[in-house]
Amino acid sequence: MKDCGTCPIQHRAVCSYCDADELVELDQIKYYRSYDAGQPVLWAGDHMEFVASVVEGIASLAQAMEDGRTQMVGLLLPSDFIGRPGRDLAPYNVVAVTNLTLCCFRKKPFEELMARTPHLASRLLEMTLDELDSAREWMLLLGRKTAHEKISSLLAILATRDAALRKQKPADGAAFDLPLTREAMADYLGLTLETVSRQISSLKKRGVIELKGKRRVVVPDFARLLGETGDDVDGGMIS
Amino acid sequence: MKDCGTCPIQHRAVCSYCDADELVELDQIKYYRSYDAGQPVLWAGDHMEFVASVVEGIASLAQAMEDGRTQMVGLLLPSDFIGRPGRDLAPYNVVAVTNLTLCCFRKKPFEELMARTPHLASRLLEMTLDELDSAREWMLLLGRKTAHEKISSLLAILATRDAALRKQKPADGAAFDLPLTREAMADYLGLTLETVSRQISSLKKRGVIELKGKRRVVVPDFARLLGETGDDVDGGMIS
DNA sequence: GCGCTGCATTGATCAGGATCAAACGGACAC
DNA sequence: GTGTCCGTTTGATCCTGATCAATGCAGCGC
Repeated sequence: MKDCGTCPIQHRAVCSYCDADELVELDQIKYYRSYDAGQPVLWAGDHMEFVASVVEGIASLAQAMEDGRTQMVGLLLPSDFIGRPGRDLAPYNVVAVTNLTLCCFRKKPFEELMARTPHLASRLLEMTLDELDSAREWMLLLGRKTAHEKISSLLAILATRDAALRKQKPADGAAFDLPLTREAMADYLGLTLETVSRQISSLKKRGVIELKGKRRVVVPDFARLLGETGDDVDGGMIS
Repeated sequence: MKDCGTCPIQHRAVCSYCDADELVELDQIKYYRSYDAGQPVLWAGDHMEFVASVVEGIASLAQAMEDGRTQMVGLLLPSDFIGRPGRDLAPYNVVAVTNLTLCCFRKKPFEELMARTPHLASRLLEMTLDELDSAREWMLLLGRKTAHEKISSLLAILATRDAALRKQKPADGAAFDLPLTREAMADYLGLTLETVSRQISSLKKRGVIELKGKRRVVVPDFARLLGETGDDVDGGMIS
């Protein structure tokens, strides 16, 4: 994998396979955008004039029903990609969960570049397939896991992704910040915020996690946390 | 869209944008396979030596937990695509729900063809994005809808797809066959088969649907069925 | 200090679906 | 015919998580 110079994080997301020339082109059509926590990035139905990758912070994709029920359908951490070449309208609400910086590429030139760059296109396909896999993992969680297992799964996911950002494996005793409010976790998991709060309290009481303040989580024994998720614990990553 | 001659249905799925030359190449690497209802096509973790499109019948993708809980994560109707270029191992169990005929393409040559055929690659990306969208729609269903809304949504989806196979819009009074057992519907919806059965009985009692035998469904008023789904009824398709 | 606001926790109660159990009905073999 | 098998329906009961409600707690402006 190449180091992409002035734009390391987001270029890793979209062009880890592309050549120097394409990097230069990408550099020419990119621009940065920042959002405050809670600020909407896109509403469902908006015209999307850019695709983007997350540089810093967290964004969520969510679907809402008319009566206010909402379900988060995507959680975008640094290096994740927003947008869909070939589509014009945003299919979901995109909201900045924390302060957020995006590296945006104007859609038209990006698509043109993609059409000329097989590696970029196949990288996009690969990323989309990864997203599809994680969506399907998520479906198992929503459809079949108990509240208990849902919370444990979410904590395990966050701990893993947090460690991955530092290029580490999740380790016993590792600490990370909960980037989501109880309500956002509830929307992620298909629960109410009260249930989320209760389950977190229960995990704390049973010593599976420790809380430093309300947001910092310490996982003394990562394998034990995994044991609470209901997942196949030794299940190797399937590529 | 081209008519693909000897192989109309499945070619429409994978190569509606490709040229005659590519059609010929696809023809050379294809072969058919049939499965009986209930028969497994692939187990999670199997090596996949082919990609395929569904010619006739229905297949399901499902994830299973160790204790037997299972969640369907994909329902493949004629013209849907199975397999992922670039991946070696099947990520889910694939099972023939009804008698099933696949048109298979050996994976290696298919991938080589794809690498040389931008249109084929971008068509694949488009199809994958569609799948991602429907997975996310499904997540809303699993996370936030009531049993009642879930059943109605499933019936609406099946009615719509059934009509689409005949190139029609779902019409009032249209009838279609329920291709799934109560248990398969339960796995689709994240419910138990008893709840599925009760909800169907309730819809029947209230006159939203009629049952001819156990499998044939008549929808006298399609808009009324849609009204039971909890979905934004006038919500246009977002592309 | 005060009150206000936004998130989180905790409690009491309720209800939607799960679970356990029995019975039904059609297809099929004999 | 009888019996069995499988998918389905229906009933009775239980329990998980939703709902309604009160309280806690930290940050912040005044």
